[in-house]
Amino acid sequence: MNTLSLSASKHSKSFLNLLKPHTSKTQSSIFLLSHHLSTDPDPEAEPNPKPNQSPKDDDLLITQVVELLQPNEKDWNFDQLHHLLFSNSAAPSPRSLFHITRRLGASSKALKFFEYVSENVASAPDSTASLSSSFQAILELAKREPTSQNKLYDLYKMAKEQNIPLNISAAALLVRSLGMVGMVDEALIVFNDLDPGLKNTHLRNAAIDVMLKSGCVDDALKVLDEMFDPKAEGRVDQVTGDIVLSNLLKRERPGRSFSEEDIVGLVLKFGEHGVYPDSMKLTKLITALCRNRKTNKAWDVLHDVMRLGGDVKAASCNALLTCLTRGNDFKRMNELMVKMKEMDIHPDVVTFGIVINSLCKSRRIDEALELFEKISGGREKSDGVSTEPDVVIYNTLIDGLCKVGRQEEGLRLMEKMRLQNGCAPNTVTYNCLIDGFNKVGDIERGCELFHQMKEKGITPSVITLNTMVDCLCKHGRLNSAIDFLNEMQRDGVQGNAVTYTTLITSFCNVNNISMAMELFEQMLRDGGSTDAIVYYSLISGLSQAGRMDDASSVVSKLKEACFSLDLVSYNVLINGFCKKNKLDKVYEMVQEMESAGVKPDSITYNTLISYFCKAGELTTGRRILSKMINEGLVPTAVTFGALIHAYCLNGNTDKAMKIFREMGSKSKVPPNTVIYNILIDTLCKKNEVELAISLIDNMKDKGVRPNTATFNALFKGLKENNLLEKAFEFMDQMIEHACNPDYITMEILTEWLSAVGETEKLRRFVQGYEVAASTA
DNA sequence: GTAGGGTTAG
Repeated sequence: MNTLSLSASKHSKSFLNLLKPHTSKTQSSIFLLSHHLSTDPDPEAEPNPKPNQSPKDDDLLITQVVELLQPNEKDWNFDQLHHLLFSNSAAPSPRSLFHITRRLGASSKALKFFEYVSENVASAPDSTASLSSSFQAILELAKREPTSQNKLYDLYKMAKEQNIPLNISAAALLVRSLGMVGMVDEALIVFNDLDPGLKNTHLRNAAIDVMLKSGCVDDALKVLDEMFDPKAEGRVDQVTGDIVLSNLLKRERPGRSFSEEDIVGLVLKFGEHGVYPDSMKLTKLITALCRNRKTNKAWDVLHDVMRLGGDVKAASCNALLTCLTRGNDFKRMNELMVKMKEMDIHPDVVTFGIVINSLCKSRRIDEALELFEKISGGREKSDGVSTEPDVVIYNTLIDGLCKVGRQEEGLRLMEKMRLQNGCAPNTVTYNCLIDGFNKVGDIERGCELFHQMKEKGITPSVITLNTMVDCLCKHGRLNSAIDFLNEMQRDGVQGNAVTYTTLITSFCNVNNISMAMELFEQMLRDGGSTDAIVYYSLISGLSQAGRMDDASSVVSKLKEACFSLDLVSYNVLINGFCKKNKLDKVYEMVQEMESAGVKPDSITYNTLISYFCKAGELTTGRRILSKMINEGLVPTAVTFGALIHAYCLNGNTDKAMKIFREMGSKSKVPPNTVIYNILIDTLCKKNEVELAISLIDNMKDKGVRPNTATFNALFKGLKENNLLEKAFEFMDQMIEHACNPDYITMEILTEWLSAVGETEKLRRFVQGYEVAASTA
C-alpha cells in the first residue's frame, strides 16, 4: 500500500496555477445536468460506498459538503467542512469524495478541495482509495475543460509525486484522453507505470487503441499477446477485437505495415477465444484480401469464422462472391452459395445481383434471366430465395442483353421495370441501352433514347456523354462529337479524362494531331480530372505520327502530374524512336525502364530486334535475342519474322528458310501468314517461284490462311515468269479464300492480263470477287 | 449496374 506524502501543498500550488479558474454558477449547473444525463457504461466509474455507510448517508453528506463549498475557495468554512468530513473516525467513503469533488464543477476548485482532504485524511485508515476517487473526479473535470491536454498529464505527475495511486477509471481516462490529443508517449507512460495487476481488459483495450492509432503496432501486439494468456488479469473481449480489427483495417494507418494475412491470423486467434469480427469488419477484411488478389485467404477466413462459430452475414459472403466473380470461379461460387444455405445465411438482393452480373459478364445471359425469373417470380418463396429485384439487377440484365446484341429485349426489360414499384429506370439504365444501340451502329435509336431520357427528367451523366461521344467518333463524326461535348458542358455535364481520351485517340487516328494536342491542352487548362490513360493515348498517337519531340514533352507533363509510364507506353516510345533512328533516345528509354522497375516484355525485345535487323545489324539483333531468351522470354513469331526478314534482305535466303523450318520443329512457334508472305515475296523476287508455290501448299497443309499480300507477292513472281495458268489458278483460290484484291492486285493483274489479251478473265475475277463479297 | 487507351515482323 502506498503511504501518502501529505506535504503536498507546495507541489500542488504550482499545479493550481496551471488550472485556469473559470468556475461559474452556470457552468456548474450545466455540468451537473450533463452529469445526470450521462450514462457511463463503465461499471467502475462510480466508486462503491463503504460497507459501513449506506448510500443514503453518503448522499446526505455529499449534498451538505457541496452546499458548503458553493462559495469561492477563499470563503470556504473549513471548520464546518472538517466537522462534516472528519468528525467520524473513518475517512469519507471513496464514493462520497468522488461525487463531492466532481460536483465542484471546476478542476481548480476540485483540486483545492482535494488538497484540503489529503492534508486532513492522513490518519484515517483506507484513505488511499478515497483520495484516488477524488483524484479521478478532478481528472474528469479537467478533461472537460478547454486546454485540458497538459493539465491532465500535470495532474498525473502530481499524483505520482504524492504517491496517490490511480484507480482503474482514472487510469483509463488518462490513457484515453492523452491518446486522443496525441500525447501518446504520456499515455503510454501512464499505462506502463500501472501495477500489472490493475490492468484490466477495459484499460488494456484503451491502451491498445491509443497504440494502434499512433502507429505503435508492436507495442499493441505485445499487450494483446498478454491478453490472450488464459491466466491473464485482463483477457480479450469483444471490444478488444473491435479495436484491433478496426484499427488494423484502416486504409491510412500510421506505423509499420501489417499484412492482411497477419490480420487473418489475429482473427483466428480471437476466434479461439470466442471473439468474432462483426459482419462489417469481416466484410472489410475480405474485401481487402480480394483487392490484393488473395482470394484463397479470403475464402479461408470466411469459412474459418463460420467454423469457429462467428455470426456470418450475407454481406461478408457477398464480398467473397464478388471476388470469385472476377476469376470466373463458378465452382467456388456455387460451393459458397451451398454453404450459405447450409449455414442458414439468406442471400440478399446484392447476392443475386452479384450472381446475375457474373453470368452476364460471361455472356451467359439466358441463365441470368432464368435466375432473375426464379427470384422475382416467387416460385421458390419457401426456399428463401425470393427477393424483389432492384434497379441494379434490372440494369445489369439490360446491359448484359445489350452486350450480346439483344438491345430490343433490353428495351422491353426497361418497360417491365417501369411496372415495378421503386424500380424506375435511371441514368444507368439509359446509358446501357444508348451504348447498346450505338455499338451496333444504330445511332438513331441511341439519340432517340438520349432525348427520351431528358424528356423523362432523367439527367444524363458524364457516362452518357462519353457513350455518345464514343459513338460519334467511331462513326467518323468527330466534329459532331466536339459539338456534343460543348452542348453538354453548357448543360452542366463536364467532360472528364475518359471524354478526352476518346476524342484524342480519334483525332490521332485521322492524323489530326494538332486537334488532339489542343484537346489535351484544353483538358489541362480546365483543371478537370486527368489520369494516366489520357496521357498514354496522346503519347501513342504522337509516336505513331513520328512526332517524338511532342511525345517527349507529353511524357514530361505526365511525370509532372505524378503519373508514370507503363510497359506499353515505353514500348510505344521505343518504337517511335526506332522509327526515327534516334538510337540514343532508344537506349535512354530502355535504361529508364530498368530504373523504373518496368520489365521489358517480348514486344520490347521484338521492337529492338526488328530495328537492328532492319538496320542490317544482324549480329546486334541476335545478341538481343540471346538476352531476351536469358531473361526467360520466349521468342514469338514476330521475333523470328524479324530475323527471317533480315536474312531475306541480306540475300541469305537459305538461312531465312532454315529459321523458318526450325520454327515449326524446334521452337514450336508455327510460322504465320506474315512470315510466309516475307518468304514468298523474297523467293518470287529471286525467281524461285516453284519454291514460293510450294510454300503456299505448305500454308494450306498447316492451316495458315493466305491474305491479299500473299497473293500479291505470288502474282508478281508469276508475272515475271509469265506463268499465266498458275495465275488463273490462284485467282480462283483468292476468291475461295475471300481475299479482297487491293489496288496492288489490280495493278499487277490489269497490266499483265491486258497485255496478254486475257481481259475477260480479269472481268470474271472482279465479278467473282464481288459475288464473294456480297455473300460474305 | 454504365463510358475511354497504347505496342512488335511484311
